[in-house]
Amino acid sequence: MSADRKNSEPGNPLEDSVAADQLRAFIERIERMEEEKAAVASDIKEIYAEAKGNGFDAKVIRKIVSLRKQDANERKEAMALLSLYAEALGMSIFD
Amino acid sequence: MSADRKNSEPGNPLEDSVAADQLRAFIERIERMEEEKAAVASDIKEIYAEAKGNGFDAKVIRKIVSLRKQDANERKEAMALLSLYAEALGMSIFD
Amino acid sequence: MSADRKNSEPGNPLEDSVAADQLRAFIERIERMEEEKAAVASDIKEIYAEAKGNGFDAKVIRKIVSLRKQDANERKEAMALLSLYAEALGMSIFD
Amino acid sequence: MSADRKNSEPGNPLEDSVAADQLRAFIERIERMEEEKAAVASDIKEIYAEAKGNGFDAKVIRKIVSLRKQDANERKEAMALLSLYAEALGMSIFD
DNA sequence: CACACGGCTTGCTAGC
DNA sequence: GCTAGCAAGCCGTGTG
Repeated sequence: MSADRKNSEPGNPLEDSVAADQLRAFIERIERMEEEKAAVASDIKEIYAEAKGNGFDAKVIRKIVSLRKQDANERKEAMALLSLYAEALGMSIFD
Repeated sequence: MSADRKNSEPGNPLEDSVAADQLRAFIERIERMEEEKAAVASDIKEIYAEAKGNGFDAKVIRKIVSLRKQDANERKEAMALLSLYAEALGMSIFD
Repeated sequence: MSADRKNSEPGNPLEDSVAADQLRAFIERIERMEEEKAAVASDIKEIYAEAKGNGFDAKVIRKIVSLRKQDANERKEAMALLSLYAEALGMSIFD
Repeated sequence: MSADRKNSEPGNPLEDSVAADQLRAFIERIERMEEEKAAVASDIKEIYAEAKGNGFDAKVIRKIVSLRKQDANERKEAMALLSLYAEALGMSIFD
């Protein structure tokens, strides 16, 4: 088979129509998925809007979601490390 | 009905458990959608990887997709406007 | 006076060379400032690199800087609000 | 000298006050530079505002600046490569 | 005046 | 290890 297409002819990766068709196919698949992604993103926005319409603060919800997303262990490690540095500074990252 | 929850008691939007349940529901819905979104994003990455495995340059495909994403009309308008400015400058945005 | 240039001739904001010169001047000023900004950004990167070379973890320093940047009061407020929500959920943002 | 501080005592990069002072110094230097950066960014915004006040469209100026920012050579290379792909597709990235 | 939108900035991840 | 691309959060703006 054509092996590494890029090396068959320097600077001419698309010498045959097969490659062109293939490329087109890739692009179309990608574009379809990106539409899906955009749709989902839009759904998420709607949920935030709905929450807001029910008296919740979108910013806070966002924060909660983001906190929950972080792996608990990682977060603890990070915190521990930060504390070390902070203590060392006699600092008061937190006041 | 409870109208604007935020105004019923300043700084206490969660005085009843109903609100808590509602909030929890919102968060769960969001988290579900975000999982979906991540899944789709991951699929897209796979397609790029596959394309690369077929000898295509992911960066270029990315560029093509992005160019195609811009609505043609919008792009033309923008171009027309830009040209006006550029000409006026005797400029050479493009050299 | 020239009032709102945009309305004097629809779609032709650059009918005279004065405007062109003005535009060019704006662009050059912006570009000069952006160079400065890039230079400063680069300096910052260097400092992080230097810190790293002295055994510090750039990520942690970044975090500290960012924490310190937030106004202390604001941070406390945010925390208080978050706690409210979290408690209301009987949640466990932190486990 | 202390070589790689991180390895001298696992998880304790700040065992001595020297390190703490050093860290503090790094942080202060960074914070000073970030102030500068913010100042410059603010200046840039002002210029855009001024341009707008003179009848120019900030969005367009932004676009021009951004176009000019791309190194001409890079842009040409990218274009050449893109054209290759585009032609191969009988495509019209640009219609 | 609130809300939605877009741009900017930042932090993260993956690829070279 | 570094840079570039990606995603998230923040903020200012335009609009109803």
